[in-house]
Amino acid sequence: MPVRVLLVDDEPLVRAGLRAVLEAQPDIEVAGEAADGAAVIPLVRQLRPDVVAMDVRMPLLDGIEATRALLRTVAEPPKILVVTTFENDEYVYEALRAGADGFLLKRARPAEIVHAVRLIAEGESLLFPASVRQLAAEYGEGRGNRAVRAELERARLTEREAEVLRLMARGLSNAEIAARLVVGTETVKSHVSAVLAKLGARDRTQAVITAYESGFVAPG
Amino acid sequence: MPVRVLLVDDEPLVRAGLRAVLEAQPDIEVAGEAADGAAVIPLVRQLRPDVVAMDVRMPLLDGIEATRALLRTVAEPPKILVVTTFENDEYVYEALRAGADGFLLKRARPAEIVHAVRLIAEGESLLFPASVRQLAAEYGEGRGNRAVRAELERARLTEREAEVLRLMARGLSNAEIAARLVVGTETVKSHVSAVLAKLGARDRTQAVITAYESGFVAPG
DNA sequence: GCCCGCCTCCCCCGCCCGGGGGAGACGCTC
DNA sequence: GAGCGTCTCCCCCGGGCGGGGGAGGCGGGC
Repeated sequence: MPVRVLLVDDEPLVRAGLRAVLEAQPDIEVAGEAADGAAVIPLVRQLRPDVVAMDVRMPLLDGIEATRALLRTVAEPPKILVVTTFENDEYVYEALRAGADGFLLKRARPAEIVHAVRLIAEGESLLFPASVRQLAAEYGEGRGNRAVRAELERARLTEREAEVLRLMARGLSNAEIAARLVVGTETVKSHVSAVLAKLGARDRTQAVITAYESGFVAPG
Repeated sequence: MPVRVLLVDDEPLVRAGLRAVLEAQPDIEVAGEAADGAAVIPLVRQLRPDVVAMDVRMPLLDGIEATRALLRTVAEPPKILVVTTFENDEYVYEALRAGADGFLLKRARPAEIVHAVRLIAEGESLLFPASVRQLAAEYGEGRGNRAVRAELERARLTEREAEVLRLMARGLSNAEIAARLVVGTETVKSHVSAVLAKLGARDRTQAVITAYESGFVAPG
């Protein structure tokens, strides 16, 4: 029986690359893809993959939160392989603490990627290679610096913010959203600003685009 | 005869992704790969590709210098498609000034990537695609709410307006669209107003929503 | 020739939007 | 109790946005 892998990355190109590399192996199979951490849990329930190749930075729900959510809510969770671009990514250590089983750089050679997936699937831990060990030393146990924490909060929308984003994605103005939620327009502005900041969007249009591109809202 | 493409990117994963996407097309062929701009010139001489898909940021020789060197030293240079991660990358415009024929975001959908390579190969500039309607048809195929799409069809956007709507749906401001199309901001405002009127949208956000709902642009 | 659609650019103007602050109330955890 | 996060509301302020006009050039169709 082949190792079944779920790919989670917001860039279609990276997903295609991982798919190409992994499906070239007879003993590895790509079970599915997701463009954001928010889509992971239902997909895992549906597909029951052995391994989730999880990007760290994603627009709505990042790899850390998705990992936490997955391990918290799914009975027999898959192994989680964190895939990242940056060697010194502050996220990596957090993701591993959140329960990920290993991490992999995107610039790794195909053979390394394949090797990593096989090891993870077998239950081996790819934890704490040299660079990560260094990170662990730098950032110490619970005393994360402010920058890291701020970054961590960046991608996680609160319930209210998600609600506001949904209404933004239906074309409502701040005043209309305020009326709908029975709050003041200033309140809506606060939520909108928070959404823009967390999504890295410059204006509501870019936020709505992100909502569509991530699958947070679906057309039709 | 297929379009022959040379892939230049320092990340093997991205190369694998591009290869997977492009080789799925019968009329496109990957002639070779390079991991750095420094390797491009001899490879172009040896392989004679039609198109070079060139990353901007590379460790030894970046895409800008590689483009300049290519156009300076090779007799009949291939078309150069700049591939980048960041939308607002200043390097992109520098690369275009250096003589690149177009640029493409890594987060682009496979259909867009394929389309871009074909257009570039045909000698079209990707900054000014000639038939936006064709794009709309391609992306709208089988997708989207039929009623909304019919409305969009009835609206009969001009080519320029469709182009502007496409850029709006990528999150660009009026000033950015003006820069991209090399026209004045007042001109863009005219087009945007026309688009809003024809789509019955109150603001650009609603217009972008209509674009998604109609399949004029598609997520993922 | 004339009209019309398209693309281009210009004016003025109102206003919503988004950034920068701050602050109080509530609930939760430690 | 102290601290934190969330939700709520407030201030000021600049700038982008969109409406409503107009206008010139250019091509095609009548």
